Amino acid sequence: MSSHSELLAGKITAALRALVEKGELTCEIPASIPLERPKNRDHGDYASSIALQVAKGSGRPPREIAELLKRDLEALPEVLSVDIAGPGFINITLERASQGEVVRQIREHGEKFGEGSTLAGVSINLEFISANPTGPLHLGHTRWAAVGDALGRVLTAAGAKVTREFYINDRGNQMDLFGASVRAAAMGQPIPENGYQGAYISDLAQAVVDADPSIMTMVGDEQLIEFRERAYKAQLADQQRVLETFHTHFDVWFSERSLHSSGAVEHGLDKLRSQGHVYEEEGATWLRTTDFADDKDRVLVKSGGELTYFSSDTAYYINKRERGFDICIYMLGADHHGYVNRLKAIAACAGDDPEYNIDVLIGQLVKIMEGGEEVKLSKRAGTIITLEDLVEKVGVDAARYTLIRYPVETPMVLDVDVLKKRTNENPVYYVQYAHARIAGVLRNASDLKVPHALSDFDPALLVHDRENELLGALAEFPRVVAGAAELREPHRVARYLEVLAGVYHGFYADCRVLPLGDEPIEAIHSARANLCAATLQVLSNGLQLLGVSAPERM
RNA sequence: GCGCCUGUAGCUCAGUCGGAUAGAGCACCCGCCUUCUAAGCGGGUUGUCGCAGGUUCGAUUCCUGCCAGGCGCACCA
Repeated sequence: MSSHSELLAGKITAALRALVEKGELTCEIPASIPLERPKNRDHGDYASSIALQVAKGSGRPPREIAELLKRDLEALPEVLSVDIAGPGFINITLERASQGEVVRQIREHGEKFGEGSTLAGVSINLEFISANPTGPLHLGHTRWAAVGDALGRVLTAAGAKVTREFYINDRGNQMDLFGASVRAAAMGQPIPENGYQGAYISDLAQAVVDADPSIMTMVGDEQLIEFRERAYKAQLADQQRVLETFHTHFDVWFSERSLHSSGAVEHGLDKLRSQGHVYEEEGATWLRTTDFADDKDRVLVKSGGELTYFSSDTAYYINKRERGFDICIYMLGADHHGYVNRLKAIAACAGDDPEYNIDVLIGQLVKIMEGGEEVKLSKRAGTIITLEDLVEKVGVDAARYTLIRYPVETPMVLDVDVLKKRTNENPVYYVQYAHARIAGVLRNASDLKVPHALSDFDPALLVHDRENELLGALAEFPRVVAGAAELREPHRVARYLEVLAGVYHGFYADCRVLPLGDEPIEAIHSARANLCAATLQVLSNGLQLLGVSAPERM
C-alpha cells in the first residue's frame, strides 16, 4: 500500500538524483528522507529538513536547494502547496481529497491495514519469560509476558515468521531443591536450607499427594524424584494456564532436559570445537568467549565432568539456528544484563554474525505501588506478586496495556490503585472508549439509515481541520507498526493509539457525524461515517497488536 | 574497580535517523451534556531536559568527564 510519506520521500529522492545528474547539485543522497508530521499546523501536513541535511557538502544554501525541490513536489497531483520556511524546511500541504483516500485504503485492507513487508522472509525465534518451573510467574515475568507477546504480534505484522518460545529450566540443582522442598512440605518436615518457601509449595505438595497418595509410602531417592517430577508438571501446567488467561501464547515450550537427552549439547560442543574456540584448562572445557567482547572465558564442562548451564545456552542457540531461525531474540531482565556479551559471543563462536543473528533485549524491573506505598517483594517473606494476583486486581486489559506502554529499558512504577480506576489516568480506557464510542456512532448510523459503505464515500468532502488531522493520524499507522517492529518497541503502538484516540475525540466534539433531528441525510454524513469506520478499524488493529480487547460498548 | 540501564513539569512518564515555540496524563483553576457514549471536549498554570565541557548553522537527542539512583560482574541455575 502506498502512503503519502512514501510518495513524498520517493519524489524527493528522485528529484535530488536528477539535480545531481544535471550537475546542479553535488551531494550524497541519503538512504532515508527525513519526513515528519509537524506538531505545528502552520507547517503543513508533512515537513522535511532534507535541504538542511544535504546542504552541508553541496556548496549551496539550504533555502536554494529547498526551492529546487519545491518545483518537483508541487508537480505532484496529491500536493496542494509547498512552502519554504526558516533556514530551509520544506512544508508540504496535501490536497484534501487526496488525504481522504486513506479511508479507502483502510477499509479495503481491513484488519490487514498496518501490515508491512519490512521483515518479509525473515524467520525469528522470540524467546521470553523462560521462568524456572519451580514457582508461579511473578511481576517481572508479567512485564515480559505482555511485551513479548505484543512484540511477537508486531513482528508478525511486519512480515516476519515468528515462533514464540518458552525455555523451561528444568535441569540442575534448583529442580532437586524444589523437589526436596515439596516433599518436606508433604511430610510436615522443615524446608531444606535455601529451599523454596511460600504457601504455594504446600499447595503443590497437597495436590501431588491428593493425586496419588501412594507417593507417601515411597522411600529415598525414588520418592524424591517423584515429588520433583510431579510438582514440576503441576507447576508448569499452572504457568501455562495462567499465561493463556493473559492472552500470551507460546508456540514452543522447550525443555532444557531435552537438549541433553537429544544429544544437542554434544552436537553443540562439536560445532564449537570445529570453529576453533574451545580449549581445555585445569581439567575443564572452556569456550574462549573473550575472542569476542566477553570479559572472561566461560566453562562448558566442569572439571568434574558435569555440564554447566552455559553449555545448555550454547547448545540451545545452535539448536535454534539449525531449526532455521535467522534471528534469535532474547528478552531478559535487568538482573541478567551480564549475559548480553556472552550470548553474543556464543553466536560469534558459532560462526554467526552477533549483530544480526542475535538480539538481546534487556528489561528493567517493575516496582509496584499500592495504597500509596511501594510493595516490597520478598520470596522469603512470601510477599511476591504473581501474574495472577495482578490480573485479579486490575484485569487483563489494564495490566497488559500498562506494561506495554513503556519502553522496556525504563524502570517502571505500577500503581495498582490507578489501574483500578476507570478514568483518564488509565490510558487503556481512553483508547478503548474511543473504540466503543465509534462503534456506537456506527450503530446509530445504521439505525438512521445513513449510508456508510465505501461506495458511499466521497473523500473530497472531508475538509474540516479536525478531519484533516484525523486522516493524517490514520495514515501514520503503517509507519508506526514498521518502526515498532524494527526497533523492537511495541510501546510505540500503544502511544500512537493514545494520540489517535485523542484526535478522534477532538473530531467527535467538533464534527457532527450523523444528521440532527429531522435534518436530511447528506453526503457529508456518509463521508464522516466512513471516516469513523476507518478509525474504528485502525484502533481495533492496534489494540489487536497489543493483545488488548476492543469493546463495542462500555 | 569494571560493565549495563535510568535522571525531562509537583507526580507517573513520552519524545526513530540531531531540527522550527520540549509534550501527555494526573494534580490545581475555569468553561461545555433539551439529540451521535461527559470513561469526552475546550481554555489557564507548571520546566537550569541531572551538572560541566565538546562537535554542529542547530543538541533533550551525538561525544567526553563528573554527580545521583537501580542492576550485574561463578567450574550457581
